[in-house]
Amino acid sequence: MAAGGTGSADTASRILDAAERLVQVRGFNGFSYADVASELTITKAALHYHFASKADLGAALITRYAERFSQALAEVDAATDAAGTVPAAPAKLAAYARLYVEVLRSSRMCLCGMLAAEYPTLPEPMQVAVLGFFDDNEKWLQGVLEQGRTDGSLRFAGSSLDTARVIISSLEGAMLVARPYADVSRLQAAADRMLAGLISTSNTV
Amino acid sequence: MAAGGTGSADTASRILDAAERLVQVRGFNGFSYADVASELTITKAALHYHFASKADLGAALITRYAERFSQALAEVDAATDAAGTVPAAPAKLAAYARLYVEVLRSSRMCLCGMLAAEYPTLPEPMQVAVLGFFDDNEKWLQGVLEQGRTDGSLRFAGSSLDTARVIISSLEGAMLVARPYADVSRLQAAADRMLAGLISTSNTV
DNA sequence: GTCTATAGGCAGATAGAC
DNA sequence: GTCTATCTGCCTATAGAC
Repeated sequence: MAAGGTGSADTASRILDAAERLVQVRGFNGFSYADVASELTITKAALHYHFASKADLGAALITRYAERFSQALAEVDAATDAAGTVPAAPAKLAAYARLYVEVLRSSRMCLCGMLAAEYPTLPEPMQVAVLGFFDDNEKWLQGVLEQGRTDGSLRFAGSSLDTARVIISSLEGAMLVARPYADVSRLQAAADRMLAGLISTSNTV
Repeated sequence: MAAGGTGSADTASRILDAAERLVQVRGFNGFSYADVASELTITKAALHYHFASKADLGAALITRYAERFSQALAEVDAATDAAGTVPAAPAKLAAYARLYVEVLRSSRMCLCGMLAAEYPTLPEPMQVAVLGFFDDNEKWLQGVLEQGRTDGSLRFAGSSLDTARVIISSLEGAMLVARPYADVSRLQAAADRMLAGLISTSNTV
């Protein structure tokens, strides 16, 4: 658990990296400890030393993913504000959509989008963590939407909560369907339309 | 394979019913022959008589689902036209969205939405069939969109193809995210917004 | 921390009786 | 068509040596 300092990433992190990729590509029910072990050229027993059960590994996966996503959103806030981008809200939404596009570019599904599909089969701690991820996204988007509505850069009907949910689900859905076609442009097109529908200047067709 | 005529649905159909539900709830990698067998109180061996391999069962599942969906769309066309609904296109889109809502009401994911998540792990014949399902939906929606654009009842930017894809992916995504929350209204809200954004009268915010 | 070895169970699938 | 019995292989997980 402690930082090794030997130069190479510690084993726990490398396990999480490999498992994360496997879950995003094949799903939680579509990979095994043996898959991770063979990828890292260690044994299954070593894996169990770091993560006693698959449920533990899965929960750790979501925790790390959610933390990183949260950091990415904080960086979007910081970068947009530092650049003095005016208006800020549309730029933030565009950056948000870019996060999804980047994930799909590596032929992966969003980790929590994948786990949402498998939700009824997941151990309860994982279920809780998945909902937490979506709740965090929703909250951040709500803030951006309120900001944009206030400064007039965004225009949308209904509540910022409902709008935030539509943004999340339309991006998750576009990833879900685009991936089998190995066609990132399908997601890109959906993201562009979503943004166009929210930005004030292009709101009137 | 032939119709029994004994009064009860034939075994193959009952197997497909149970397996379909299991895939929609738990995913193709989240259920086993044993699950289906115990649900129908028959043995795994009997299952293998009707569907030699799990891949065969999976392919049959998609074929039947796609056929039924296709029939449902034909019925939407027929019912809307028979009712003399004017304009027809918005009514057809609303009926299309209703199909998704009804699936989620039974706590299920769209069969092909679920399989899209598991896509890389599926046997190739199943992969082909999943894409076929989405292609069919796309084609039908494109027709409705063209109809609506022609008679002025629908208004949308860009191609009917891109718009059809956005409709599919936003509904699939809304299902995906709404199900873990056990909240059909999340899908309903997404569907309502999607429709509102396409219908001419409400297009100007 | 990583290994070998193994437990105990369930997966998909087959053989052959009825 | 459905059964019992069984095969083979993989799964998650643990015990104990190094």
